[in-house]
Amino acid sequence: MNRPKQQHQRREDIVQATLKSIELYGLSGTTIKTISALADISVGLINHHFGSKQKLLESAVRFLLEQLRSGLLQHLASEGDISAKERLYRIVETNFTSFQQSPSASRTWLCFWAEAAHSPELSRLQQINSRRLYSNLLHSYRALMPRQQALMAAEMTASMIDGYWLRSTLSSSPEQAFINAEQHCKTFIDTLLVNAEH
Amino acid sequence: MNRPKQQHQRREDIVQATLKSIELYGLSGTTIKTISALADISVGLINHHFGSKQKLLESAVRFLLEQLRSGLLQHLASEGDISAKERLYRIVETNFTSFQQSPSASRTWLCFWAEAAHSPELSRLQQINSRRLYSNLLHSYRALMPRQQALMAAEMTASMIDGYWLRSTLSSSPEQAFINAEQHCKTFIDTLLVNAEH
Amino acid sequence: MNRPKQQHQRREDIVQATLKSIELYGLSGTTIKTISALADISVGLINHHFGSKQKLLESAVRFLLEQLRSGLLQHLASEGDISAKERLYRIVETNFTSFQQSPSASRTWLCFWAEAAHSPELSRLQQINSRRLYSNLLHSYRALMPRQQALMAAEMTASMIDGYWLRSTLSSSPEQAFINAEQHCKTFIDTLLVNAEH
Amino acid sequence: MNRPKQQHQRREDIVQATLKSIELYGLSGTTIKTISALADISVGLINHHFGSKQKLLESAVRFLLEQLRSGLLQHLASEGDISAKERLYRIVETNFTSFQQSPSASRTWLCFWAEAAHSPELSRLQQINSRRLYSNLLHSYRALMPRQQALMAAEMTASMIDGYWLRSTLSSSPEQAFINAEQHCKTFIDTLLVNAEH
DNA sequence: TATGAATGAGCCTTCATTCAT
DNA sequence: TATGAATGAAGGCTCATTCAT
Repeated sequence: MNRPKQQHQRREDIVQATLKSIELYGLSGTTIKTISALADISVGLINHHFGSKQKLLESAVRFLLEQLRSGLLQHLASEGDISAKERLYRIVETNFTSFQQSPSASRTWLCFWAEAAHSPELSRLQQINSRRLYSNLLHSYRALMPRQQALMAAEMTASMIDGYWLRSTLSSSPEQAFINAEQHCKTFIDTLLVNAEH
Repeated sequence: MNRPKQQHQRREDIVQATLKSIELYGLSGTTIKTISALADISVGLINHHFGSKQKLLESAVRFLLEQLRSGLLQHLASEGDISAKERLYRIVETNFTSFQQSPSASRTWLCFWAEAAHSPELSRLQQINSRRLYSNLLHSYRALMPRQQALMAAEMTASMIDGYWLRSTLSSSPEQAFINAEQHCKTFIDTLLVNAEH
Repeated sequence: MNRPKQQHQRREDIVQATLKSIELYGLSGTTIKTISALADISVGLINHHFGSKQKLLESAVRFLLEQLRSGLLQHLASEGDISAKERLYRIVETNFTSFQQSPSASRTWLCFWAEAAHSPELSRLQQINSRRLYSNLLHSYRALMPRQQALMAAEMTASMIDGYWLRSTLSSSPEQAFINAEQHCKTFIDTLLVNAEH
Repeated sequence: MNRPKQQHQRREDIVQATLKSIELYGLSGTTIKTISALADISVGLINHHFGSKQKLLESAVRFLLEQLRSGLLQHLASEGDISAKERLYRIVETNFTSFQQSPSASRTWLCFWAEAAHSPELSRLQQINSRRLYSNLLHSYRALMPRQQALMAAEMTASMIDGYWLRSTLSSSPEQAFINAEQHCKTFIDTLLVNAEH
């Protein structure tokens, strides 16, 4: 039963199993046992690789964060030059499509943010995530409107994205909700840009 | 020594202690013991009144929901006739002021929504909350714009409120964020109404 | 299966079971389970009463210490006036007879002293025990010889008692060894007193 | 990079690391990992060399025993002919100086003796140690007094040495205590010899 | 009604040992 | 010879729940 693997691959397997477990059983229902069962490894190996459950959870959040970040980069870089408006659309798309690909992953996010209030490290990671969305939006809006207006536009858009994300996640049919959300957020951006031209 | 209390009062004490415990220790850090300590009663009595921890948590959510609902009613009824726009403002205010008064209460909400995904009863309660905000908004918008436009306005506004709530809750200075959020949501409503007049 | 007892009695039962377990399985072989099995109670109850295994062990040492102390007091008080020499004999007797009554209890002491090096609380308790023997001896010697001589006599006697105790405990037939030890320590005291008279 | 070492040297490195670990963390705090870290080798290699942790511990005790034995031999042989009294002094010195050089090593002994009660092999080794001290003392006393007297003298001296060792080890300033102990034991020997001359 | 002692399943973690490399 | 990934039983401890008082 001894099946050595590449250390890096093992760690990622465990992180994936962790996310899957949270998706299936919730954070409070996720135990070392549920994770090890999903990853098909022994319970001891998890601590061997991550030290503690808490550390593993933090690694899992970092993994999600990194996925979102690299997803946006890839999406933006897919074509050469794109307009600022196009860029805003891409940001919206990335935030929703990455969840469409794995709808229940958003439940995992939600669990983590709920825990963030009582975990400094999770809180820190959440702040990074929150600020990244804001600054990405702000950067694009700056090319299209005065500074003062752009600041508010970025904030509003970030909130609308997060709000649609939250409501979609909690809705009874998340997948349909995400598609709708993406469309509405783009419409909102249109409105802001049209108003800016006046 | 032990003055018998109204059963109803006892139950509310326990619910309040539950909310306080989640605020202080998080949902995962909240146990029957932390609750009984905060409520200053024995652990046995809690089960006697609520049957199980799960039932108690559901009661706590219902309590929060009811608070929000009655808060809005009171706020709307405080003056006689108010315009539809004024009504929209009041809805926004109610959503944020209740959290400004107790910023950490919003963390309790967040914990509940995270659990909602894996608890039918919590999920049901969350749906009620989500729909109530939406239908309240829709009702007011219907007086100010065509149906199709109102549907989207209500959805967007609900999302923006929830998004600002989420981001404010998770921010490092929630209190300031809530004040800012309220202002921005009102500005957004203004925008929608101005556009509707065209 | 719910058998409430007097809280104090329960605590003493658990302490007794702890001592029995260390006697049977050694300190490293003593687990919450071995203790709970010997006390015929559930594992949870131990933490309920003592908080942690470490706290329980400290209570067990305190119990042994108290037994030794009260044993000496009782032994000294059994007759009215006794001579200083008789007093010294009684101290020796108490130290060995308490172990003859329960020969394996001395193994428990040994385990605790070995742990004392890495536990401040155990170390503190050991110091109390060590000093008590010394000062009891010193008090009696002072009545029989000059101060300077008495200091050394007390130290030597304490060491001889502890040394015989250690060697007897580790010997293959501890019970016989303890009887022999008691006799030799008394002889040693005689020697000191005879020399003092010159 | 890895210069192969003499197998024997490797084994001794591991034993030394074991003793160091017990000194630092206690017997219960000593794991294969703490040992391998101190010896700077892998955990697998330890089992490869010693078969099991228990075997390693026994090797460590044998190592200490051998050190003590050869220490005495060397000390006795340092000069040509010495008197029986001088020989007794040397035995005392050897027992205390080895611990003065490394006071915490005595804690390791103590840990081993505590475990001896529940391990036949450790018990056997302890008996060897105990008897060696006794027979060494007896051999010297026999040259100075009648057999019956010598038997008791050897036993008392052995107990006093062990007693002082135990009390010194457990004292708050072991180093000073060991020096004092050595002096007192020599004084005790003087007393016995003076009394023997009458 | 009210208490908290008592239960025991289940949690995270540790650790000696094994074994593929 | 040497490594450390992998195992899994066992450890201490937590906690919702029950129940004698």
